[in-house]
Amino acid sequence: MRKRKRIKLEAAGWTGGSVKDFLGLSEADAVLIEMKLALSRSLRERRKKYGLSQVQLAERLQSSQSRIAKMEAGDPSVSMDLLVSSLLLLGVSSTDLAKTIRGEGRRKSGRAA
Amino acid sequence: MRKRKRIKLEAAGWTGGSVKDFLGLSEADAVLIEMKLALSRSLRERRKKYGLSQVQLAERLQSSQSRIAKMEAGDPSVSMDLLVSSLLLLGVSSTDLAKTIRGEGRRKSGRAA
DNA sequence: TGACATTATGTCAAATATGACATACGGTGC
DNA sequence: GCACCGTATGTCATATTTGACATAATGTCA
Repeated sequence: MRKRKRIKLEAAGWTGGSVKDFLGLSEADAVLIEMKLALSRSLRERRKKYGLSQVQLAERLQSSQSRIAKMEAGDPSVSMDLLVSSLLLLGVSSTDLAKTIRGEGRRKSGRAA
Repeated sequence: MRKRKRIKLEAAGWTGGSVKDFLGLSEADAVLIEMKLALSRSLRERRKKYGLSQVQLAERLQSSQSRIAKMEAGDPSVSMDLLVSSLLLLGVSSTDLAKTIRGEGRRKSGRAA
């Protein structure tokens, strides 16, 4: 995207703080990155919920273990399209996807999607 | 994506019917496409709301008029990343994005985001 | 009708994403 | 220790996406 801020996002486990406002990230970039990270977490949760290994999930999605790992790690080389379609193939509803993307407001119990 | 169904989506103006179930689309592919179309519509609405031409919007997003046109037309060559980041740059909140993506349930008044 | 603005469509080089592969890292059981 | 499983990381050829450009189509206003 635009300037393509290729930040090494081992940001995987952000507590509650936002990614923006300590790097020269525009608000839009920051929000997009946070959305992707939320999707990443969601993917890992789903996979574990189903008791699948990355290899097994890769087969199911016709992808590769390394790509699954990168998806879950929030690697900048993974597109939102890939994250979303993977989650959809895992049976996540668009409603739950929306909750994940919405970010911020964690509802009742547990993380969405 | 996967098989990459490169359907010419002049689907731009879908009434209420879903894109799936008349082509050999998997449920996941169908949902993804519908999400993208919803984002497309949202982009056009936002642009018009601000009284911008495609050229003006292109400048604002550092893109080109043709790409804006393709985005709004639901052209298969545009990624979800591009749609989402464009909307974010237009000031759409992730909450509204979520509403757009959620699809189906049109809330109170007017289309979301 | 003729300008003129706006939007659509096609193409292309450069940028980016993807799956596959190798290989390294971390844990567990023996 | 070794062997095994799961995950991480790096690289690469191929595929897709992107901005830019040309050009066509559509509107609008005299």
